[in-house]
Amino acid sequence: MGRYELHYGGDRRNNAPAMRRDYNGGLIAFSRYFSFFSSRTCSPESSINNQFRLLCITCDTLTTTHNFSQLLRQCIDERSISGIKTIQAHMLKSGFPAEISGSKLVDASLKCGDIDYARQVFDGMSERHIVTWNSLIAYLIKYRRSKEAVEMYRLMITNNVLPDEYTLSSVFKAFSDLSLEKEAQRSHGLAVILGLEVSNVFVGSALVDMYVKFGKTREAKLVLDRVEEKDVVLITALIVGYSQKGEDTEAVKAFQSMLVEKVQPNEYTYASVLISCGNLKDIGNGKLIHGLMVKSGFESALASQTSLLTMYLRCSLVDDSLRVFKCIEYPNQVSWTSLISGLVQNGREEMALIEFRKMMRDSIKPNSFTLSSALRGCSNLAMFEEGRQIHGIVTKYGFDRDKYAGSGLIDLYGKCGCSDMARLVFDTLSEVDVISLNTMIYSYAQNGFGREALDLFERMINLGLQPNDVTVLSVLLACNNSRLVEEGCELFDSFRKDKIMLTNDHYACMVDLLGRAGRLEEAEMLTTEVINPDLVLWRTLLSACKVHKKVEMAERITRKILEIEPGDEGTLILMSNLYASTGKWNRVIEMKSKMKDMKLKKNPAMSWVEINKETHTFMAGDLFSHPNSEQILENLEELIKKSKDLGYVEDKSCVFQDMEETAKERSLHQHSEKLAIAFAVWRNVGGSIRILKNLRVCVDCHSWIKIVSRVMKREIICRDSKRFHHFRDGSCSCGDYW
DNA sequence: ATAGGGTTAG
Repeated sequence: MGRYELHYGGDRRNNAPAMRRDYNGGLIAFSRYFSFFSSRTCSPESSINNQFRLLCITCDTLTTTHNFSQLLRQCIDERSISGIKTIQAHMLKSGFPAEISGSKLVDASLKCGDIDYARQVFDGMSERHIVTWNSLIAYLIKYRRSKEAVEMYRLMITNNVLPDEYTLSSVFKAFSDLSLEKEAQRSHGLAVILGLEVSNVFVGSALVDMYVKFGKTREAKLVLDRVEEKDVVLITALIVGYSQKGEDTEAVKAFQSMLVEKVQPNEYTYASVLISCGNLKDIGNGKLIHGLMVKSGFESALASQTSLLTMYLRCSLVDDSLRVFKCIEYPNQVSWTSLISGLVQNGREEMALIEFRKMMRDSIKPNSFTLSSALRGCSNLAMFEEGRQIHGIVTKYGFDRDKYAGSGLIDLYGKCGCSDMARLVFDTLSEVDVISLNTMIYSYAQNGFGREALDLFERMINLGLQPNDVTVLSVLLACNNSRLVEEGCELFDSFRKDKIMLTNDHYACMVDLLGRAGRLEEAEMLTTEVINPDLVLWRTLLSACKVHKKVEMAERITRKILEIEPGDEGTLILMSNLYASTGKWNRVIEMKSKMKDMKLKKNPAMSWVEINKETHTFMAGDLFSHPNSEQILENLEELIKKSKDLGYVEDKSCVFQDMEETAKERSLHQHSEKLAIAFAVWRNVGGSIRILKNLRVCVDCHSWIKIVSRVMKREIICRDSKRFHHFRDGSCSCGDYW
């Protein structure tokens, strides 16, 4: 209304009241009136409608084609479907030729975005020009109404209207959308018969894109080769296909031959070929293409920049990627997401979460890609509080039932030791698929809920879903962590029979299962089945030897490992610890000097604890670097005193160095998880204490933490390098088996 | 009067 009033209220520039006096005079006033409207952008619908009504009433005599076209164009500019309807009434009243008015009205309605009205007009037409058919089909596809588009296309053929290059260049997208491969092939045949496949590059690229979407890059390439005059769009469509199907070498080759044929790449081309360079970790070509992109002036195109960013992140060149991101003027949802997920993939979780918060501050909406990446950042570092806040964001944006965000949450809660919460998320998912099931099974597995994991596995089978390699690993891990030895063996046999591809990791898990159960001979037998036994497999067997103190077998395995990997650090440490636990101190000294010669340094034992979203790091034996070390030591001493009252005795077999007994005790008291727990107790924030460790928890710490959980009446959850331990009221969820 | 290609995830 405002604009209407302004208009008649005497706007100085346009002087509308004067025009009102003039327009009885006909055409001159009409066109002046139009130029007035044209100078305005976006009038409210009600206002424009009134203006048109006024116009049409006073201009009944003005019924030439030219003027109706002009009026319709105005409606299109103003997106006024009611204006179109008014004009339609006047066309009818003035006896305007129907075969022309129909086409014009359909065209205008489509451009205003009202496909249903266009269809209504179309259905009332007796003669339809092919352009009208084509426009309708094209707009239906544009608005993702592929089904109706295909129906229109079929109707067109039954009405004996032969599709032309315009029809075909749009309809193929509808076929790929609906996976109508058979019908697509018939229409491809039609394109061949009409000679359009070869002569029209629009038809050609639509065909290439369609075959690409069907996953048939070979077919797409054959079409491309037949097209006479190839252009950017055509070749880019093929590059996209290769890139999305992971045929990255082909994508780069296609890009190179494009340059040879002097076809200029554009932002779309760069956006796709760079993804392939990233997948190939081909930083050479990646940088070369980056250069070309700058030279040809596409360095500031958002999609190309995003791909460039992704490429650098896949190649682990984090600094380069940050430089690219800084150049992006207005990063959108996708570019932020690419940055966040890439940082997580490069182990830069903290930075990823900082960027995520920046994105939120800039009011860029996250999507399920963004959220699952941010969540993965949290779960990698077991950042429970941070993760819970992101759960809040997931809910706020309505992704609670989404399988991607949901799997991220399941993984988070699983990795924070809360399989109950993981299960709650899992049960609200709108769609259960292999990946969300795998994530849930894995969460149960690492928390030692073997039965629950196996129940879910059964459900997966009952749902008719095909387990994949991650499923197999999760299920075996579940058996392994819950001491379900027989179940594990049976499942493994059935997986072998089902011809599921078993990887070294699966074998390593079984070797661990058998080995820890003391069935070392069977475990060793299993390794003979593995075609390319790797370090992990042998090390697993070796650590089982260590648990059961099988020195001879361990020495045999060690020789094998050192053949593959001379001076392997983990092996030497394991052997040294085995000698230490069997009292062979001279062999320990031998191993240590060997390590010293090779300049190997032991990976320091570390623990992390998150208090109020801040992560604190503790290193074994390091009593001074934390700013609150005094309070920590005070609390630790008191905790040890209290736990001794309840029967804690230091387990000196956990000390793998030959030293005096009191020194052994002192070294045990300085284990990183003990420091972390003492710190958490001092800070005294409520709820469970969550500790993250880089190595496995030792027997001494394990029995100490059990007692502390009783003394403090607090749950302590410890995620070590392999699994979870939930300490509650003097016992641990692992059943002392880890 | 009507037509074709792109970037992020478990």
